[in-house]
Amino acid sequence: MPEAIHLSATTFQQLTLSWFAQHGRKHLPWQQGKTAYRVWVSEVMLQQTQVATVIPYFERFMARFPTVSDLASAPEDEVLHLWTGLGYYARARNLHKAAKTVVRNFSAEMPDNATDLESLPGIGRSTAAAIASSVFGHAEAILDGNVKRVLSRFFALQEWPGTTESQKQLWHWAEQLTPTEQVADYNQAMMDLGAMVCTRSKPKCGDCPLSDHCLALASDQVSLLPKSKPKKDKPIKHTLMLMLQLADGRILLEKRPASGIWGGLYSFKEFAQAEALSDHCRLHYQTDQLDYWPTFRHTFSHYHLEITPVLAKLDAAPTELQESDDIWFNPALLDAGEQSIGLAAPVKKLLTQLTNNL
DNA sequence: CAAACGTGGCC
DNA sequence: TGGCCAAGTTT
Repeated sequence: MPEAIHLSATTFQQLTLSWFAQHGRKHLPWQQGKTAYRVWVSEVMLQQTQVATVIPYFERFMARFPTVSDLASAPEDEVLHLWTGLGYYARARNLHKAAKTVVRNFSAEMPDNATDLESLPGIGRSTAAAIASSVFGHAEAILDGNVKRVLSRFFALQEWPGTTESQKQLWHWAEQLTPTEQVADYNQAMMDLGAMVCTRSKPKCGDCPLSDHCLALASDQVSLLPKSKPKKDKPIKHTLMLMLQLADGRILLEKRPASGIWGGLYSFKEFAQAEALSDHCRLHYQTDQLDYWPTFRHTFSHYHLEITPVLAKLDAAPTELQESDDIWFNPALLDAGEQSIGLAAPVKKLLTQLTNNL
């Protein structure tokens, strides 16, 4: 603990734990009937994703895959189906892969320590610590976005928390402050403080148990910290999506490669140029009847994608032309669970519009 | 180590 | 409206 703050780690912990006892969140879905599996699934879903968004996904996921064995034996497409709309689909693929590893290498029992947990794909240092402390009571420090924000303000960190140097400093502070007793409550308390009091905008310093010792507050820098990420212009990419539709309404979709954007999800065939798309349709489907829909923008964390959908209606199904990873998907059965596949958000949106047009 | 990896909510 | 960013990990 730095001398400057005039507060022992013990006092920091007591203030935080007392606040948690009165104000902390104790009724989130994954806090009920707590098991390593449930906490693991929730932690992965919560990576870079807000609590309110996760809750319905968590409920559906646990209803379909109640145990790690259920998850391990499921087809990957079904796992991605329940992840559709949540984003960062590598999380779902890694969760599935890790479940298979748990069944095979850990006798279908979730590992009970941070080291073994971190050996699984999709579980990094903070997630491993969160599970080990929350479920098994181990004294492991966590460092998620909430804790980073609390510590950045408490110690008035003067650089963006994302730098390697900052990460190192923040982990050090987190370790120094983490108690050996009541770690589960302490870690939850730190996350709750970040989520409920030490929020990004309009923090409620009047409600904060640490306000008397907060360096950002003392130096009137609360609204300036944590320092924001250096901004970069997002490049704009373009793509044409071919919505090939049979007379019965079914649409041609192809499975995307496991790596890269929307990995493992189903999507339309894509073309960079309109000419390539029309050539393809003439050659393979003997049609020139292309209906260009308005271009719209889909924004990722790192670039903009301008999508131009093109509808081509076929009279006869050229079933012999399908590739092995192609399927004819009935958009009318989108949520019927008839075909459980993962769909990227804009693809699902377009399929919905196609249904409404029928 | 910096960049890749999604989506929706917020102001 | 558009930029920022949220319970991070992987490469």
